[in-house]
Amino acid sequence: MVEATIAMLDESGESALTFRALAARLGGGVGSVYWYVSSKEELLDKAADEVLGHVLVTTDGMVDGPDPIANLRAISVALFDEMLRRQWLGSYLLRNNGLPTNSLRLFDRLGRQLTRLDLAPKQQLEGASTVVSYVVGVAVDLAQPPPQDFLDSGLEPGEYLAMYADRWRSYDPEEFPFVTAIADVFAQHDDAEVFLAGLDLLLAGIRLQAEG
Amino acid sequence: MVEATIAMLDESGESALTFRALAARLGGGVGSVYWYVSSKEELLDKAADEVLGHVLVTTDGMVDGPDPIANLRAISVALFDEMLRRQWLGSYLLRNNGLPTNSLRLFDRLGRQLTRLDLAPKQQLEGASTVVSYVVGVAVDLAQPPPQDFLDSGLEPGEYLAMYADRWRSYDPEEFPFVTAIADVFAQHDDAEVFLAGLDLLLAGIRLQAEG
DNA sequence: TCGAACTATAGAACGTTGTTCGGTCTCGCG
DNA sequence: CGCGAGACCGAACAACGTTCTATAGTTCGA
Repeated sequence: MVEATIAMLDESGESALTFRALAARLGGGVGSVYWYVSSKEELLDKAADEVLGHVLVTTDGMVDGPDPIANLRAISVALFDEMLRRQWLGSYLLRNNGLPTNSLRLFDRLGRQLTRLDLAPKQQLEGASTVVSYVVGVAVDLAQPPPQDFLDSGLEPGEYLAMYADRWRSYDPEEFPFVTAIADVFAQHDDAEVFLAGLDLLLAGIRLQAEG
Repeated sequence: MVEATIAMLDESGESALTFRALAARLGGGVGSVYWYVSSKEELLDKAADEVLGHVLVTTDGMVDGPDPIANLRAISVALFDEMLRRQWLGSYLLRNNGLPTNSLRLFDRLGRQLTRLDLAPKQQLEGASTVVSYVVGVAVDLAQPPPQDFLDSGLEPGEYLAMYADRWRSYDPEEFPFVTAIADVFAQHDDAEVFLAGLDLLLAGIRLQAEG
């Protein structure tokens, strides 16, 4: 059942996961689903935990590299990639609590790298929290459904981005000096690349703190 | 009407804003609301734009300080504070598009500070995007409704945090070395403080990039 | 072998939500 | 006075999560 849940979420997004649709897919009735889970929240719990288990497996070999920050980066990227693949994960992780599930296991794995640096415990907590917040925040942002006018336009993503950049460029430079100035690089930007750049900024800050 | 919408959102959260409740508050019928807005999305658009207008006003004097990064920090904090005050703002900003609204104005104001540093345009875009993602990401995270067992427990926030930390401490140190190790500082952490620490890490990375 | 207890399932029904639709009221102007 | 457009209203609709009741299959001790 968790399997079918994940499949539906992957295929059609979070909004497509209804108890009725899930029951239909499983060839059963709505009530039957409630025999196994007590609410939709619990269903998402199980689905998310399952998926985070995959991340734990793929990041298993990333913890012993010589540079803790490089490891931290690799694990973060793996989590980020999984969240892009499963666009529904982010919104779940946001409302996540912190029970001894795979989510906490992953947090521990990230934070453990920071213990290998010359950082006070408080700085370790702040660093780990910040990295997670950033990764999840960006992933949730990118997981937003594409705007309606993109779907209507029928354009390729690249074309749409160019059109979007044109709009930015057309604004009043007095009112939007920054937006108009970076419209060109915006037209060619890649979301994943921007994420990596930001992550590296953050990690540079942490490294600086550890070395200072 | 936008006024009433914001008031309801502030008072009782996003879930309490229903067309029926809004109509009742305004002393009208459900259908009347649809005369002024065409969907709930548009209602949130207007409410968010209004609130972001306030942020623009309060950050108006933060753009001319000598240190661009300090300005960037001040503006970010102002946005963050407003998002904590209006817990519904974050989830909206996530699905935000980027029309020439106050949201884009604020983005421009943040990015403009980066143009004063020795950064390539691409780096400016990445820096501004990253800061915004981080601020919004953390704010959305903190705006999550408190877990059910906290409400049930009837504990003070501080007591609940301590209980939570105890739970972390009680986990197996072999399996959760990081979580168990930082349980103590976790018990005394302050979310807003952690946010500021992370923001400073990020800004340190940007400053390093500008000076390198 | 029987029947009660329990597991598992199914789908009707409830309450709430955003949204639509047809109707009603109220002006201001010819 | 008449009447058309603007403003407004609430019943009705579809979809959702959830609860409820009914029912088939299974287990198990007397």
